[in-house]
Amino acid sequence: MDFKQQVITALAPVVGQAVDEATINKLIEVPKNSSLGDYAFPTFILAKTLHKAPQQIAVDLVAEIDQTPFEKVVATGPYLNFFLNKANFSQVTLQEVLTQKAHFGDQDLGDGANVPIDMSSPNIAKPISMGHLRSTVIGNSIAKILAKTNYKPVKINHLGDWGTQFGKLIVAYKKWGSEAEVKADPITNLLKYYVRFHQEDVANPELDDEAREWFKRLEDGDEEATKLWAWFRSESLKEFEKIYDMLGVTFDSFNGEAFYNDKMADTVNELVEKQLLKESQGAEIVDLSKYDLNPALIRKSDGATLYMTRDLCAAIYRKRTYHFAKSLYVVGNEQREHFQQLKAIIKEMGYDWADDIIHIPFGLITENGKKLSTRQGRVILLEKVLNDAIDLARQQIEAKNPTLANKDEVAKQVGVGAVIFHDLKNDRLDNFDFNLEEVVRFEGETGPYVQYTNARAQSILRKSGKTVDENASYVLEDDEAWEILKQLNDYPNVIQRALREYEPSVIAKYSLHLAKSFNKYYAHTRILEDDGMMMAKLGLVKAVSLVLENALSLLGVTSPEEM
RNA sequence: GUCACAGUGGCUCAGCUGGAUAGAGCAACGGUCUUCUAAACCGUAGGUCGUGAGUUCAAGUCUCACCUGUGACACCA
Repeated sequence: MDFKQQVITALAPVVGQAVDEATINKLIEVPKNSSLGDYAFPTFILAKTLHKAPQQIAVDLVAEIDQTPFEKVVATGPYLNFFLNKANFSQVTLQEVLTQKAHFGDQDLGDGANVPIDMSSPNIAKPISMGHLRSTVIGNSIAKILAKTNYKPVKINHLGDWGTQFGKLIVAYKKWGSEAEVKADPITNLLKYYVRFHQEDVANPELDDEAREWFKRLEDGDEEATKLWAWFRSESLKEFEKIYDMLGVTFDSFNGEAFYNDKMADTVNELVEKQLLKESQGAEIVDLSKYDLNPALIRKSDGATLYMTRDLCAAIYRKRTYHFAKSLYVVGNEQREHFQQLKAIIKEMGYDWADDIIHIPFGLITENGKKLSTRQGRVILLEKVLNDAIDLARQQIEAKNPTLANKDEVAKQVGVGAVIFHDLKNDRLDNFDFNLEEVVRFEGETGPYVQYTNARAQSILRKSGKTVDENASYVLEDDEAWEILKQLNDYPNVIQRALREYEPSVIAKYSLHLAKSFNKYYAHTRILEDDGMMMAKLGLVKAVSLVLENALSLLGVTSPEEM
């Protein structure tokens, strides 16, 4: 429920001549310190029209305002501080959460519209790295946030399954590889061939010519080349699936680069028809100088198409297939200009949906300050990180809760949860230097901290032996419960903001704050004690658990009931 | 060189549309488990918010300049 409206309604009659309701709404703020109330109204802007000092205005307004809906309204300096009626707020909020359960916070902002999300997109024959983790978990979380606000996300894994690297890979495989090796451990060995190719072609540049030749054969539909390509692709996908399983991520489409091969000509033709294609230095480009952008390369001087051509083709295909409201691309920040160009070309083509193309960039992961590079074999393998995290979680369980049932399953939930949460808790655009100890930390501001908080809440509910019934009396008025109640009530706003900014970290931070408030309450208040308020307290515990689980689920993190 | 993004306590980061004494977590030090899971809680210490101007009643937040770091700058994706 929106308690801010109470404040607006109270203020409107007394300041109505000077400012309208919309302005009041904008000016009202939430004080940083809760001793200053729940909402505050600064009086500065009234000073000019009323010709009085802000402090005096605050004092005068307090005298005039109808205080009945509130616990109290006081003037503190130039501010009017509103304290809400805790009993009412508590009752209304808890009842709402307990009634709506996992649907608390659901909102219809999308009207069921499709929103394709380009995410994850690993390259065939290369391992999934920490860099792909970012795109995968950010995209997955945004998809869940979209679904909660009644959009229909379409998760597209735009696989890197085409390109000159396949020429290199075929050459390397034929020279140094074996079928048995690839079958045994596809990614490791394919990567090994690829890295070796890049080592050897420094001294033997003719390798590059061979690679080009093989890629040409692949493009021309040569049987041997196609067979190898399809085999590399399917073996790689099997490996990818193992990791996606661990992360709990699924996709609606695996249409990658190769999927657009036979659709590219239409896109290029359309550019020609619309007279957007120009020749420059032997290549064909779209001039974007009026957007202050570099020209976009559509066709190389040898006639081959490029990344941009393919993305343009895919953008148009997605519009025709999904009739999307927005089309999202969860891709690293270093490709910012690429997407600016993409939008500009679509605009030039006369499509009114150009601005619905939205690049959701994220920061770089480095190791010891250096950019990771597959070519040089400098990668952080996601599978290894996940397994390390799970092992560590398993050790923690042995140390702290050795009698726990299904330890392996919980270790997986906690370990993987830690890795996902670590990636989502900070602003997307922040770069971070990879540090295993930091990623798999279980204390402080981490995923396991939130999971643990929920497990404690669950434990209390189990031990109470009572069913929390949504129609009981849920009046709690102490300060520590109050902090929790305000946060519970704020959850729908938090989801809105996360959606508006395409920012899962908003949810992650919220879950940390809520967990912290609850742990504080837990430490100081005996819940399973019949002091006449036990049902109300259990209602609070249940509500916290529901919202923590929901918030974690929006991040793609699971919530073990015990840990 | 041009453009973009960033610069907050030892480290990692919050700070939404400018608003009341700048908040957490790690690390350090000191407390709290015979009672609901101590993966927790409480306390102490630690900051000229890169630098300098400007706009405003009010600037970590907006504008400009400079410094530092990172990234992008057509035939890779």
